[in-house]
Amino acid sequence: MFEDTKKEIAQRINTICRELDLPELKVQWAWIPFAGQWGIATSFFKLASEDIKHRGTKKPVPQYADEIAHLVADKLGIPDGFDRVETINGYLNLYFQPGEYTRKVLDATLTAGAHYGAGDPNNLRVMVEFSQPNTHKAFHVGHLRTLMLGAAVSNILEFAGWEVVRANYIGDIGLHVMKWMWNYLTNHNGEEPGEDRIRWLGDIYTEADNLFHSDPAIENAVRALFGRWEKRDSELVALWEKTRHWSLEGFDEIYRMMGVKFDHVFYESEEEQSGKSIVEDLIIRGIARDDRPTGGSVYIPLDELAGTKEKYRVLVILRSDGSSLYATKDIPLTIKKMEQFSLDRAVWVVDVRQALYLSQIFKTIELMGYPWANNLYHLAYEIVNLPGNVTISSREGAVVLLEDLVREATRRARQIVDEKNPELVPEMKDKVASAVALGSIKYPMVSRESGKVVTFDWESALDINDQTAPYMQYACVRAGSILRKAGGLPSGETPVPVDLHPAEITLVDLIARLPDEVQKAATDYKPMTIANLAYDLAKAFNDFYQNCPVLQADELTRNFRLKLTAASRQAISNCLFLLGITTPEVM
RNA sequence: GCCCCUGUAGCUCAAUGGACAGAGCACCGGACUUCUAAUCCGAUGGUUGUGAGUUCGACUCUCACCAGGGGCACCA
Repeated sequence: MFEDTKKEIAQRINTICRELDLPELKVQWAWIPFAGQWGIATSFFKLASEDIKHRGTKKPVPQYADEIAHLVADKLGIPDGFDRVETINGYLNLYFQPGEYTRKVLDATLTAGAHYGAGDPNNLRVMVEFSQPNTHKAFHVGHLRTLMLGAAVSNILEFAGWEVVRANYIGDIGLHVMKWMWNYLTNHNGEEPGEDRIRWLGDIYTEADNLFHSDPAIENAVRALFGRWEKRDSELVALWEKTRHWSLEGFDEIYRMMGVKFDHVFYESEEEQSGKSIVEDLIIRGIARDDRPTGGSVYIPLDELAGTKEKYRVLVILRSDGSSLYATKDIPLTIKKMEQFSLDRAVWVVDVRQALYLSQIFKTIELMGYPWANNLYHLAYEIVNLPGNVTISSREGAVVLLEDLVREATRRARQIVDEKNPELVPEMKDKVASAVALGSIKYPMVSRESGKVVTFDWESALDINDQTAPYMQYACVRAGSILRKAGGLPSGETPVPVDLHPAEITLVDLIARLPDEVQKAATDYKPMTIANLAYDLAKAFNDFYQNCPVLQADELTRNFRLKLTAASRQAISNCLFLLGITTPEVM
């Protein structure tokens, strides 16, 4: 908000600098950090420091910066829409006219509604690839972070103005699938999944993996099965199709439960063929080395080609027996994504342990000469551990299934709803419990720096107090309750009272920040920015709720506060929406 | 050995290179005859891992070191 104003004043400041024979200043606007004040600020330290160097004078920078600030302020006067201008410690602070500023912020919010904070379309298309589960395995809390982070980043980019393609890449083939199918044929033949299909599939996998490592004969049997697969043994392919389908149905249920949708789904099994032909191409072009004649693999000596040392290492793109690897498929898939979808950018929301691997893929793309190689970005996140730094592993079976977590969280949330709001009808109670449970599960995934490990424990996952999604949902519910009782918003112009409560001032300030924060979150791929704002808004609203009666206030105050209440709820729920969290009507 | 990430209050975490480093939990003390107390208010709590450097200014950037985690040719 106020981009035009900022730009205009920045230009005027530059004109003034030129008149004063000072260097050009690249004006960086910041919000005035003092509580209870609205305005924009910039400092003159950089300018002062440059000019001192340029003139060779000896003067303390802070003092000179302050002098310049004064000179500029004198010439600038008080621009339209501002109340006063002050200079202090090298800063130039411009304070908005409270009434006009408040009206502008509230009108912008209420007019745009669910769209408030959104940026203009930038005519650029980005694909966000996330989730990437393997079929025939459990879907556990470790998979939650990429899911919620990817969903949130997608929402934010879209809101910021990008055209977003949400993509999933499902690992429906590979050694893990062969292990599973071997175990099924050997120990579970003919069995069908019951209600709990993901658990059932996961259990068979864990068992298969244990057997695989316990006996070389079993390992050989699994490899033999892989051989049959490579020859497209029709019986095996039929089993694969059937069991794969079970997994995919289970995933669909989970995505529906979590409220996540994809625009496009890639399957690993569909990328094998193009992968093998690109390997041949890379060999011919001298990028890949073919050691198969001497019993080796096909690989790309990345460090050698890039002129680096122990940085990109070596990327194997085809096994010595000619079978494909993850990289075999990822290279053509990347090209397909960028070209078929006409992408301007592609983002991989993938666990940090694959950082080297993805940098190898990106480097390979660059070496292949694709001009868009710089537009590939790995959004790396740290994993979700169990207490005591225990890594969640579907091989070892030390997992907490996502379904179990959601079920338990919903059960507990339902208990609290019963206690807090016993008169609600049961369906409504279920609805509230679901929104609260999902919110409290999702929020920790998007509210911290992606580079930090999340430790999962039941207690904190199901804790719904304070800095959590329910806190913010509750603020929305309280706001909704006031608006319901008021029977709607006042129509037409609403004058802004002269004396505003500090809580009101803070609220308006925070609401006004949403558009900027959306852009920042999109640029940095950081949903945390929005999570922080949502929390600050909810906190400010609860403060307002406590201190500023709405319904009982005199008419002028009441009308203004009703609008402020509506705008607050809108801003919070827009933030929550971006994070993939829904807002219930009651709690 | 090489590379990456993390290190901020007792714990979990914030802080576009800028004005006094902020929240929550925990602990202590308060507030429901009021628009929903899933809330609010108050108090306590810091040599931002260590040492240098860059800068007018460093939690933020650079380098070294310490501690923890991760990665490094036929897994995904």
